[in-house]
Amino acid sequence: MVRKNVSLANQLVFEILALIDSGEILSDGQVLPSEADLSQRFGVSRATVREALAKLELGGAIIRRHGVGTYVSPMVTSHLGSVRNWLDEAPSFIDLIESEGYRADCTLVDIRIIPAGALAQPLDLLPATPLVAISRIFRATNIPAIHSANFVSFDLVEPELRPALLSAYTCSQTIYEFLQQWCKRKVYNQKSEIRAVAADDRLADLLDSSPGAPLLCVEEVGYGATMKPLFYGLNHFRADLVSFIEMHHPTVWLRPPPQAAAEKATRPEDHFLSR
Amino acid sequence: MVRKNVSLANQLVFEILALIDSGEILSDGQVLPSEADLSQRFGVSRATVREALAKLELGGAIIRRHGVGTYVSPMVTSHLGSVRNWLDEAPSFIDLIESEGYRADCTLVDIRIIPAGALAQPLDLLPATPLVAISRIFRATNIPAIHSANFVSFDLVEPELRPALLSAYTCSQTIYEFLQQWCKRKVYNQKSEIRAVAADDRLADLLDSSPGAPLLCVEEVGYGATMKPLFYGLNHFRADLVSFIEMHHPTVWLRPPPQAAAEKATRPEDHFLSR
DNA sequence: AAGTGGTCTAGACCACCAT
DNA sequence: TGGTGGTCTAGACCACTTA
Repeated sequence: MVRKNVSLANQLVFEILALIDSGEILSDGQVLPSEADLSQRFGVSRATVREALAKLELGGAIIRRHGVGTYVSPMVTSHLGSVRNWLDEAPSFIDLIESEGYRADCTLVDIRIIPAGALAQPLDLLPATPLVAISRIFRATNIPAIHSANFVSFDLVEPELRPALLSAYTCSQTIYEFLQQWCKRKVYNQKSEIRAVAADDRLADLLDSSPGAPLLCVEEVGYGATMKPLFYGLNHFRADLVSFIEMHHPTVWLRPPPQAAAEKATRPEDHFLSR
Repeated sequence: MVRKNVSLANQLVFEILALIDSGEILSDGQVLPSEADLSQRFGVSRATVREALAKLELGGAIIRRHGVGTYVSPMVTSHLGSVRNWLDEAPSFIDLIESEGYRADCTLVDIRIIPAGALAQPLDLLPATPLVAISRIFRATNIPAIHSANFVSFDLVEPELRPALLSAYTCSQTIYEFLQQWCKRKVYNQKSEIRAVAADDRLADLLDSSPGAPLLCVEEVGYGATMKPLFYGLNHFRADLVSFIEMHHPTVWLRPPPQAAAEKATRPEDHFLSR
């Protein structure tokens, strides 16, 4: 096997995926060749084969049974695009939409500088810290499917790039690409919390939906090299268009017992947060 | 290290978790000892240490940085219970609720035999096949938090156990334990789809909520040794109490373009499905 | 009994990051 | 330059399933 800056195991992952895709490997039943067989066939050690198979199993593409063999997952053949996206490190919404056969596009709703306000806490900043706030809509074949609001401390933007930010921003890049280009930072770790919420008037309008309609809400915080928060994201997905798939169990997280609702007030970030 | 039927790597996982919990290991900064250090300290090879660290990283407990070191995840110390649950193979709703400090209990709403109907498709059965249908409510300190409906082909139940099923069923066991006890089957693989839905009248009543209130809905299909479906589960979580956490990105799944809604009809499974 | 995946080792070298 | 995690190997033995 040839080495080209990507690990042998990862090359194997996509080669096996291609074999599944083409159907070549499945002639005898639905079973993949044994690990010993694969290691010989590709000229790598069995440990490397096992690492590749572990990734494919995590992605839901295959199933391994001790003492029996390795199977192709029954639901994977029709959704190889999703598996490939899972194996990607940071797929974009555009990729996700297109991998399901839709035509994808993104429009910028708003970008501006606002004070951190209530976002100071998750971002570990002071409330007066200026944030870059970006609001975008992603459409699947003209149907608005996702609203994405992202917040990054303006102080993180490279000083010489700051003047150009609001005018030169291009909305098709992911938040990871944004942080790379404008802040020279990399996201090392991310926490995503998935909730169900009811659409408010603003979100209903943006997503061409009805107020009160159920939405999937994903709240993200990305952490950088020193484990300090780099960005805060609040994404809403139209429930009739989007769902999430897990091949294993997700972590269920119970909130603390209900408390008195926080007092309502008009804050700059509400324009983006829409809760 | 002593071997007691659980792998060295898994023992290491929980020993490291205990070290994090006790704070012993974090004296110098927030960094875990190096892999070489850990392998020497516990008397195992570095490969085994790496396997344990990989699991901890997947569970969101630690963060590894190439060339730098291994850190304890910033959000993990306050939620070690959730991490331990994630590392479990099949945690029960009871465990999940209790790990967050609530008092958990389960009540049986209904158990009966119904024809498969619309569930014939996901379960790969004929519509007339009899199913065991189980409807349960899980409460967190008396607040109804989860409604769980599970469906298993009655033919899977061991013939000699069938007469006793409806009367001897105990509702506190997980669907995995149910399949083990009554069907002698093991779930090898599971697909979970996460959606947002609005509560209908029935679910609102069961969950002490309002019709139209957003709910997290998790639809599961568990597969057995031969990759045939063993059970179908439809779980609804009150959105104000439950959310899911991912330490990496979930797989986003777009539905096919909207189609005409299926015609409404009164079917036996609707009593359980409530959609 | 044969074949599969699961666990574990000891050692090597590479890539990355801080100093 | 030294230490860290990332990759990879060759080989051993164990545990499980099926025939």
